[in-house]
Amino acid sequence: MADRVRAKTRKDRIMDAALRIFAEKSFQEATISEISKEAGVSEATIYEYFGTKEDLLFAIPEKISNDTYEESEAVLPFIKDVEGRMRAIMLSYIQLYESNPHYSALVLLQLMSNKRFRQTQAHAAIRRSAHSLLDCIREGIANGTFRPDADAYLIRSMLMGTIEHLFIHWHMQGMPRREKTIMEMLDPFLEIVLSGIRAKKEQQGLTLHLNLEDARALGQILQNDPALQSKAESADASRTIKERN
Amino acid sequence: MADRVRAKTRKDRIMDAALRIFAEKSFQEATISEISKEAGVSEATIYEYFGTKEDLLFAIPEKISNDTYEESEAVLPFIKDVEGRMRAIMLSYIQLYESNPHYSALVLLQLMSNKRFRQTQAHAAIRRSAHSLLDCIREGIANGTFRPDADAYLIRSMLMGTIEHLFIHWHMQGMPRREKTIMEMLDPFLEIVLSGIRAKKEQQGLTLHLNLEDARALGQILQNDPALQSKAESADASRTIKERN
Amino acid sequence: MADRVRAKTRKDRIMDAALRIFAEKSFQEATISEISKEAGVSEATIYEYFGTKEDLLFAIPEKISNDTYEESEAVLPFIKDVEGRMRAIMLSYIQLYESNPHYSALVLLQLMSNKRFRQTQAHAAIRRSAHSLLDCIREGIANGTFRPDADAYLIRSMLMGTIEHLFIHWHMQGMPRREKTIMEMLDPFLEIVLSGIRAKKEQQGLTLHLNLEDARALGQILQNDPALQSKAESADASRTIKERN
Amino acid sequence: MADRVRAKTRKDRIMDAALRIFAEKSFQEATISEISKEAGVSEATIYEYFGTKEDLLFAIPEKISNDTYEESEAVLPFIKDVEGRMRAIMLSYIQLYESNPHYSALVLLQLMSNKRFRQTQAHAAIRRSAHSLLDCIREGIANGTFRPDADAYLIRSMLMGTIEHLFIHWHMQGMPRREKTIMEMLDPFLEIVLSGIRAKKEQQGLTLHLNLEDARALGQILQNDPALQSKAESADASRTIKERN
DNA sequence: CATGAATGAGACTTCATTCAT
DNA sequence: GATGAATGAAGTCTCATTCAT
Repeated sequence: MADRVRAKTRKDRIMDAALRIFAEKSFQEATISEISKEAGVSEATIYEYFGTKEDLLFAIPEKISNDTYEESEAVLPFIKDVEGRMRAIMLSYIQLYESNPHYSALVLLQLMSNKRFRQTQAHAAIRRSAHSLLDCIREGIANGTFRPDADAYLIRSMLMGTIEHLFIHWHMQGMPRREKTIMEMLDPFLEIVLSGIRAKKEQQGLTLHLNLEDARALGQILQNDPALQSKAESADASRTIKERN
Repeated sequence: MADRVRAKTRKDRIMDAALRIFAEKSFQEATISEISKEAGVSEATIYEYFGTKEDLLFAIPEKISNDTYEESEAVLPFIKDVEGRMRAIMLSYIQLYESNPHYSALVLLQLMSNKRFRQTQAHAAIRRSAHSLLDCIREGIANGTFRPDADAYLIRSMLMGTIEHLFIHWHMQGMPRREKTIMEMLDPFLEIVLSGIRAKKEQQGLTLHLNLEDARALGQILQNDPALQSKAESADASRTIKERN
Repeated sequence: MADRVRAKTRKDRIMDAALRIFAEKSFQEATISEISKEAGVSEATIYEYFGTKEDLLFAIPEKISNDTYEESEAVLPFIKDVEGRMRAIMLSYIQLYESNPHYSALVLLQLMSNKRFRQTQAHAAIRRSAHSLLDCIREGIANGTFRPDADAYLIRSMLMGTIEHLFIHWHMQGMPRREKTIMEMLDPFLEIVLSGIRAKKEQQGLTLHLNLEDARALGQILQNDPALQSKAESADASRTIKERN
Repeated sequence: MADRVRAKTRKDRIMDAALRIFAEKSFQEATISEISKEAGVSEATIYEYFGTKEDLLFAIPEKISNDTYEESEAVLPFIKDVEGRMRAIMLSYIQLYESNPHYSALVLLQLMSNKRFRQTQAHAAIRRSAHSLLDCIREGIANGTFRPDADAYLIRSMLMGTIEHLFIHWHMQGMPRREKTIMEMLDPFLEIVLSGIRAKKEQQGLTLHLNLEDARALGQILQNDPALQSKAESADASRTIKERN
């Protein structure tokens, strides 16, 4: 048992060191020698655990995605409304990246554009998660949450591309501390996207689009109709607002 | 002069070959030997023109961005409305990437995450272009086109991140022919984003979001106001009344 | 005792595995790891029994030659006639190689040309056996069985070299099943060699090889000289009269 | 031209050094570093000329066999009698090995038992030469020079195996100076083999195989039969005897 | 200007061997 | 006695880069 633990420790030490160095210098510029020093083992020991430098590279997201994606996906079935599910996916995605900057740097800056990584189990997990998102969007379109002419693929690209871009920029600028974390941007961001694709209408209320004069008129009306007001108050497209409290 | 021409030809042949090979295999996996063969020159000749393999890498976007970004930015001052200017920037961006897939592969998959590239003139040009976009958005916020609480940085990230993501995916899947080109996605995409950030008002009217009972009530009102009706017909997307308050 | 037995079993399993693998891949290309797997023991265990990979290599013929050569040499003193003794040596030699192809592959293809092996006890046994053969031949020359001008060393080289060559070829061709086994070639082979070196005489008649004048002379002699007759009886194959002079 | 010559020199220097070191230490124990020092070039230069350490190994016999075998085989068609042709083949074989001991050590002690070498052009040349020998023997059997029951394959194995054995032993003993060179052993050796397989009889001079009474009878016949005489005159079993003068 | 030829520097990887348990 | 785990030591090979012509 002690042995097992020590072995695990060793393997983990190697992967930790590798993650740090790969993320900081890039896979190609990192050397096994450097990693072995950082991990406090000999180079040969690294090859005891990983057949190849590339195997070591891929083992890192393999492990992390196993630990993470699966777990986060377990929650999804319990969230019934589509937007909530989408938000949950985005949230776990951001959480993962934010809590492990080395990992997100590695994945976003290096692995995403590595063809061999795309044939990896780890990437399959990422794809699975991306697919969930697509499914949510499609479901939303199908059940009338979203406009029928919405392009699910485009929307998913907006969701993921924006987050990825935010992380990439953050990394490329040396991960500065910002007024707003990316996590804090999630709801404003989602609000923009979702409000742009929601079906306007009866099912979930009526969506109107009026000019100023109309608005003024409407203002008066609402003013005078208390019944309407209270409803409007609780009406809430973006459950995100609620969650913020 | 003939010499100059020949020299230019040679240099260009080298850069063309390098672009192709860097894009297909990645900078690190490409070799000078391979590029020299592809370009039809000797390896030593490459070093006549470029001091270093990396110099050659950076010379490619340097040249292309000089040819492109500047030119596209020349038009901007003549477009007065902010959204139009934003659209123009996005458009030239997509045009560049779509018309030169090797270049977009190189920039998006490799250079974007290269720290040294970020200190390059070429990257400065890209940044300049990204800054124009940010400026447009800020101007839009300032002049009331966009909501005052809009996060310009987030919006720019949405605009660029989404497009980048679309291109990256397209590349990673081997650039398949799709029903919709990315260019064709631009307007639907912009519509979602812009409608999500526009200030509420006459031009694009007021958007309400209510539940059924509210809608019924509203229906009555509208019923009686013919002026309102026609406006409502052209109405569009997705802002809750609440949020506007 | 049980321990001893188990130990012996283990050691033998290792040597068996090593023999197989050394023979199939060559000493240098075989790895201790592979042998340990084949033998069903750990690598470290191999070092319990053999100090070195090379020690393991040399231990194999050591053991086999101890078991074999000695035994086969035990019979020799009981065979009085030289040719029979030679045949017995060749026979046991072929028998050993044929019954243990891995061993013959190892010895012939690898050990024979290994300088350090030549300082081994195992090689000493082989040399002893080769020496017996040389002794037989010399004895044959001394006792008139073979021609006095025969070159014992050359003859031994013929005997061993031919057999070795046959085995080497057989191995290099993947040990195909042949119409004639090497064992079945032994007698035809010996017949050629022996008939080439026997002192001339009766058993297989007189073989003469003469030019014209010699032939004529011979005619006369034979006709008239009964004394010659007895000589001719022991005569053998294939020597020109000229050469004899 | 000067360039070419220098290049050739360099390549040859590498091959010479490699031959020496491979022969002395064995392929596996030799290192590229050592060869590069011996050749006076850098390690990288070796890889300019040879893709692989093994390529370098195989290039050596490739070159030598191209220079040699072909040339020696050119003579064969001009030698009409079978035994003469066989002798010529053996002779060139011994000559090659004797004049280039490093080469014979390499081929006999290492390459002969190297499976990959057997798929080489160089080995094809060796096989071709071995095949010539087999063809000669078969022709000799077919045309009555040799006994019809002779086993051509066995005989070739005797011829080659013996010579190889002599060379191997010579090498393994450190190439001592001997009273007789292997070349000097050729004719005695051939005489034993050939006399053992020649068809017994008139056609090629007179080889007789008789028992006593027959011999006596023969005397009478020869004496009296002039017709036989002329045949005998042109006869010449072993042209080797003639060549010796 | 162009290049053939050469190489320094180092990376990855392999394996026989050791040792604590 | 047996072994899992660790590693020292080396070797092959690759490539960007230089330089003389």
